[in-house]
Amino acid sequence: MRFNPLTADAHWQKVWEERGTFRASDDSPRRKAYILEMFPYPSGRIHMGHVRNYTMGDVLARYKRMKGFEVLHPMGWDAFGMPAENAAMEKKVHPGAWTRQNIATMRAQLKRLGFALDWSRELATCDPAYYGHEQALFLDLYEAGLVYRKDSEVNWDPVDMTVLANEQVEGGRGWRSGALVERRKLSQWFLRITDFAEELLEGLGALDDWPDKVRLMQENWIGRSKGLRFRFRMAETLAGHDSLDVFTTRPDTIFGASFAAISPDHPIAAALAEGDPALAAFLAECKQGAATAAAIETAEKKGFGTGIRVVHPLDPEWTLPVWVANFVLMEYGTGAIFGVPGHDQRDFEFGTKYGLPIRRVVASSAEEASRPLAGEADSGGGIIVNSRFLDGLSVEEAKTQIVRRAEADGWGEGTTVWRLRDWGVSRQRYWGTPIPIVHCERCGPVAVPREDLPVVLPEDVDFAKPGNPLDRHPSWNKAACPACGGAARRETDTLDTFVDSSWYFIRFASQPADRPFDKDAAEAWLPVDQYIGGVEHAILHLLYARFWTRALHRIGRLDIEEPFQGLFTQGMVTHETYRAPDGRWVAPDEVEEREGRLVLAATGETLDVGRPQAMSKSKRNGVDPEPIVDQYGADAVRWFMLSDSPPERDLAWNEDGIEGAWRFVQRLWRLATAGATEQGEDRILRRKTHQTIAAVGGSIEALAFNKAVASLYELANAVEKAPPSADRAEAARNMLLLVAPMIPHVAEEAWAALGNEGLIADAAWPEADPALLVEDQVTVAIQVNGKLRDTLIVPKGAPREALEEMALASEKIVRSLDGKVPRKVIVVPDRLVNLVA
RNA sequence: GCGGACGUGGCGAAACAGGUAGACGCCGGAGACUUAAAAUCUCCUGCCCCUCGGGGCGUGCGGGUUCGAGUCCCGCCGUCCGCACCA
Repeated sequence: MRFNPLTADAHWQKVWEERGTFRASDDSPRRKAYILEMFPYPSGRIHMGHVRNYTMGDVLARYKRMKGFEVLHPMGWDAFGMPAENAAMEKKVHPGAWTRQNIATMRAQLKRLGFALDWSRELATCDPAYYGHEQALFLDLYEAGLVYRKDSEVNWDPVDMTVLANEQVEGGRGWRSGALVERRKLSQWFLRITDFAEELLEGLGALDDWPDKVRLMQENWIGRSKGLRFRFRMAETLAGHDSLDVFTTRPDTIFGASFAAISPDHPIAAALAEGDPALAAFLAECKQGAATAAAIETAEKKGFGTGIRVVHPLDPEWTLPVWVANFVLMEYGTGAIFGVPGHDQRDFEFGTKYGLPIRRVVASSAEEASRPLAGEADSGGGIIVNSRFLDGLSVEEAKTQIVRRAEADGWGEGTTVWRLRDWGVSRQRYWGTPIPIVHCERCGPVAVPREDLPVVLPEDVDFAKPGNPLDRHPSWNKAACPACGGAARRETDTLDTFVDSSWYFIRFASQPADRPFDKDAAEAWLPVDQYIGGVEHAILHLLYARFWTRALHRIGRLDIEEPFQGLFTQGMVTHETYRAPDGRWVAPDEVEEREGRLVLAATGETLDVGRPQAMSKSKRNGVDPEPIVDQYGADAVRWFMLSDSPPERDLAWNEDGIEGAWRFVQRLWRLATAGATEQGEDRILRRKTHQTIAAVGGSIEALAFNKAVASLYELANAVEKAPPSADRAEAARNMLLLVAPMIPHVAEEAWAALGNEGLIADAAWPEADPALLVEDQVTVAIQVNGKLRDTLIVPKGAPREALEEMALASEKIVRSLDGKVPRKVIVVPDRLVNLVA
């Protein structure tokens, strides 16, 4: 009899749901485990990446339950965002209706896969019952001074009349409208993440269960630089400025300075431009074009000599010219630098172009000291030369000396600057959490009173015109000032959707109706023990969530500093790509094999097969999981997702693989349900069983699912070969328990068929007998001069002398030695004997 | 440019602490069962040579350490990822 997933899947899913098997209890006495996968954006249908992600989390959640943990494994929807608005514009559906429809579809698809989720805690960020609490938390941070408003430059699409993220600007044009993007100043809300730069950086050190790669990426993103901040005195006072602040990480090269440069956005540049049309034109030129990576890479270094000069801090007779340079960023450091062309490649290019002196002040040897620099800057280490009192010091010593001198003389101080910027959270969008602020002409920005939360999005909005519908809504954007009662304007910007995902894991742990979460209840579950998701969130989401948690900690709302104890970033699901002769992409379901070649089924054209790449709409290489699940059942799909590829690496989807997984599910069913009541002993199989119990448990805990799968195949092969015995029946029974977290439907079905009471989901994970984990016989390799010549099967723990003796007695070894007498014998007990002749 | 990861059969991979390289799966081959097919089962399957007992080569390339290197060290080559004028 075959295992029929069509009936079994539905049956067991219903049983689990009716019994509330996977509902997490807040007041269970058992040890708690919080397993979480990154919640999905409800884009329409689940894709293979979701299936892989949620299967991994599910294995862990089910395994932990069997190990006796009270497991929280929830699911929800990251439901705000632009695609819903794009759908509204294109398909004339309301973003809310579109989103809720997608959620319904995807929820059903997830349930079809039999994930052990606590659906009673499901949430959607677009629900006022969620975002209302988010507004309250935003106001908590606002009152604590962690939220502020400032003018900032944004990418503005003049056709769609909206702000674009950097990722939405392609070649200087808006991705939807194709219009040239402008840089525009808008007043926006910011969260003070830079206040937390130090602790976010230091905190990484304790996250041992995070991938090094992600920690490093965050470290680079936060970007700490230690250096000297100092003031140049200006040779003459200008528009109220009598000094120029600069920052450098190379104060040791201070005697190599040949110019100072300021950002085009620097206030001094603006002041100078008022009386200088040529400079004003230069500044305008710099403002053009969005700050895309590609544009920056190719951008030429350009400068404008202002004619003003600053005095070198260590020599009042020495003055340097001040330039405005397009490569100096106002947002980093002080927006001004001093240029050392000899030891900084960027300054070298600038200095060469504008004929500024290039001085050597660092050399790797005494004779190099007098050699001029040519071709490129020398940014390496060495000893300081041509630098008066610094001569002969190492770079590090010189840095310390100059900082000390600057602080003693009062013209500068050692300081740290960060690459990290404050988090701008204003979005000129409808489908997001309304920012709970009212702007009053008399009182300024005023927080919406708590009793008036949530500030609910209006349903009657119009997407026929570009721009933010909240802005032009006839009534919603008008409000009475909470402070003075006068007429005021409601804030029409909404929050960045990354705010929504910065605390959803807290809300999963505790969801009272009247506040965002209960402190004690949330702390009982948090931090998340294992978080699983794509590496594409390595920086933004994971950094924002860390920040938000620390902010709540700082204001006393939550005694948790790091939200995610363990992090795992899984690889993508990929598929081969197919291209027709005319270059268009062909989807996998249009491909057929004929005479050993892949052709387009409809036309017979031979296809060009490309290497597996991430499934994407543009390359048409996606495979929809739903028909696959309908054909093979949830377990085969789950098993395939766990097999072969290590979870952190990409997994290439292919038809043969799912066929193989299907075969295993059927084979397991046969092995487990046949011959359950045999008599007799099989000590070798019993040993194998216990070794597998240990191996599979260890592999699951290490998230090495591919190794767990391999161990189970070995056991299945051993069971298949073994003659009937009580140990064989016991092996089959244990095999079911071991596969239960991975392929739970067939495990339940077989468990019930064997007459067991209760669910296998509720069964205890088997215990491996330590005595059975060690072999009593071992295979010892016999080498001659390091080359394998024979193997011996000997009792474990055989003495060295005996091994040597047996090795020398071997016929093959005698032949290999060819009469030579070993001059050295290396014996590694239980492993090998190496005869050196 | 800066930072990082990874290179093992036809393919996905394994090898825990330097000790039998290729477990396990996929593809492929041979056979059994069957009127036949599907399904299932058994065996083979790194490359080359071979007198069929075996021999040689082999973990990107070149060196080194060691009785012994996929694993450690030095130098290359290649692929992928992140950041990108960060002073």
